[in-house]
Amino acid sequence: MKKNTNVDIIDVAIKAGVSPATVSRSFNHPNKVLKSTRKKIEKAIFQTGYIRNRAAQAIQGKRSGTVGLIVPTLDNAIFSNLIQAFSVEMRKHGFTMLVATNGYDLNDEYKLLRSLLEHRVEGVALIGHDHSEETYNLLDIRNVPVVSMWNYKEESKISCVGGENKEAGIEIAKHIISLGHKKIAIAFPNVKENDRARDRQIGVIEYLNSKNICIPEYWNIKTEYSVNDARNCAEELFKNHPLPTAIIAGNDVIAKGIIYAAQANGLNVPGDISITGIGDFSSSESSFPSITTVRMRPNKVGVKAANVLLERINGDREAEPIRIKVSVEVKARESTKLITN
Amino acid sequence: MKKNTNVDIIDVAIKAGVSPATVSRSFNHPNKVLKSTRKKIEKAIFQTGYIRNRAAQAIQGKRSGTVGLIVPTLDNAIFSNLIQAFSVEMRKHGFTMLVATNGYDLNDEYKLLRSLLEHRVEGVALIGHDHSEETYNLLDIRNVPVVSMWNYKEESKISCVGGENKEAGIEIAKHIISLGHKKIAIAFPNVKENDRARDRQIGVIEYLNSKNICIPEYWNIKTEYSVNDARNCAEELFKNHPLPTAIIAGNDVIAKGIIYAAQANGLNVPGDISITGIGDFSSSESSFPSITTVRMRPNKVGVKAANVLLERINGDREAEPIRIKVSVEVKARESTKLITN
DNA sequence: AATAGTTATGCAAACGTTTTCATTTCGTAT
DNA sequence: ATACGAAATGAAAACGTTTGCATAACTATT
Repeated sequence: MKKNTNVDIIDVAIKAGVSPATVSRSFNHPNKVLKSTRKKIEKAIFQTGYIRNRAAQAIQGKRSGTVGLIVPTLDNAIFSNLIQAFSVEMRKHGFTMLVATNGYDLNDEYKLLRSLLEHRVEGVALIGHDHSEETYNLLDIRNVPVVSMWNYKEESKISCVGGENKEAGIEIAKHIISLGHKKIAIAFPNVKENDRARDRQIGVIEYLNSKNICIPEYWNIKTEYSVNDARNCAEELFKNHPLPTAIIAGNDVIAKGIIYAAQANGLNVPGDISITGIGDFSSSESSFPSITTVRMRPNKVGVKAANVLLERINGDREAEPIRIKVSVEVKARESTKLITN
Repeated sequence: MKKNTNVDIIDVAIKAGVSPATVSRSFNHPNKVLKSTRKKIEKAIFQTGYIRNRAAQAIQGKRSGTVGLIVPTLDNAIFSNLIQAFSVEMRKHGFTMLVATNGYDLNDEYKLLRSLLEHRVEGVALIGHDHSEETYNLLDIRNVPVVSMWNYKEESKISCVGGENKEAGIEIAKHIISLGHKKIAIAFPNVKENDRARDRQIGVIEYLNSKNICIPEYWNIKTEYSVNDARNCAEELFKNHPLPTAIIAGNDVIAKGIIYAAQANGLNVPGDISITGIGDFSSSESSFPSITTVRMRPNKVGVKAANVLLERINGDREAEPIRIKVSVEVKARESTKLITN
């Protein structure tokens, strides 16, 4: 078997009886070359086993045919869905995807971004809005087309596609109301420093208020963003105050802690009390009881983000960020139930 | 803000007061350049905001710093784990990963492989052993370092890392025996055309035989590889023959069909009958009852496959395929239980 | 049949590195 | 001090494309 690694565009050109320029054009501007010539070239490509060298193309500084994606981890069903959708959509447009995982480390993310730029990706997709100053700086200086997937943010510096935290709050509140609950507690982390948590909380409270439900102070749990602290805070509530029929937690981790607290206090979830999270972590589906939560629509977000990125790649690089809101969906699971009494 | 895309190695060289050759060497053979010179270069890189151009490096034909991965889909927890492990390990060695999904279409896989080769990946990872003739051919002709992840195959043409189907059969049989079952049926697709199914079946039968358990012909279900056919075949068994206490299915899809059949016939799973699959599809964990199955160890496989690929990339390209067996693990879930009577 | 306009192709100069070979610089043994 | 080998650096020729400009081959118009 002939081992062949080195056939180049010139070999193809000779075989086809044309110049290298024409072969190149038949790839990049097929309409600029005569159909009959194209046929000859295709035949020559087949006969020689030629495979185009994108590196040599990329060196011209125009196109590399790749986009980069930096994601915290792949070990997560939602990221997987998101990436899958994004990847398929990009490929439809002729792009191959370079993927890197940063393990939620922003410093590492910066390094990965540099590495992707070394490969001259034509655009970059990131997750969320938590990025280092260095990262934003680099994106800006090199004027890289970029899109953030996951959550919508009104004042984001870069284009973004995703769900809105306030809407997530509204939706979960709506769900709890639709199950007939009236005695409702909430559990949020410190919303001063965390705009995601704040927006969610605002959504929840505004919706409840609109249904004439108010949260007394002793049903307004303030907790750290950790299973243990949430558990302790909830135990305090169970011991010292009247029992609500539902608790809306600011995220799934807190919900988990509250469920532990409830179970430890002999309460059945959802029999005695319904508990909800927001965000849908991978463990929320398989924990017991599985946690009712609200999540983004990863497929929609992936596809739309790809299109936003393509628009930035092909269009005006100085334009204002494009921001697209994608509605969120409530995932009703075992931790909530209809109120019957 | 100065928008800067065009600083090259020459600008850096000038700023540092050295030649481009030295700058290049400081990247690729840092020990060949004086420490003090390196410092000057690093400073110049920082000041100019230089980002190395891998395309220009790749064009030399030696290194591109990328490897390719083709996977059927990312919408699958096991693939995600596998990819994550593989990716992290490759990155440790300075590689960035190009990922493409083929949606289980072998033709598409070939196209994706071509596309990856256009980007001059230094190696390629694939899933399993089902690849088109064209794919194998191309890999061979271009002499691409390649590794197949997922399952071990004695006579594979390419290097592979993964679990062994016979062992999977043995392990699930062992599990069923350990639960005390004696009246055991099996359900496999046509094993003539499918060596994976055949190996699994051999593992099951040999192990059962070694425990002095034989499968009468009416407990040896032959089914298509589909939920519906499995269901029909199982119903036939339930109606016309004595009931076993356990059924070992050749894969999770068949197991699913059998569970439906059991439920339709008023049998409780696992109360009246235990049912197992092999392979762990994404739905097997969340179906009701969740299916006991046997699966590969994706993290182990990913890491080992990365190392095999690195060995091929850095080592002898004419060497025989490297084949590594990774043990499989039984995932005990709700569809099986200890026999009590 | 001559001319202008269009379309298809070829020529050759980039693109930004890496690497071989040659040269210079340095340290060390005499 | 001198000579020698080793280490560090530089000069220049690749690597395989793409593309602006020039030319050649057609088409359509008169």
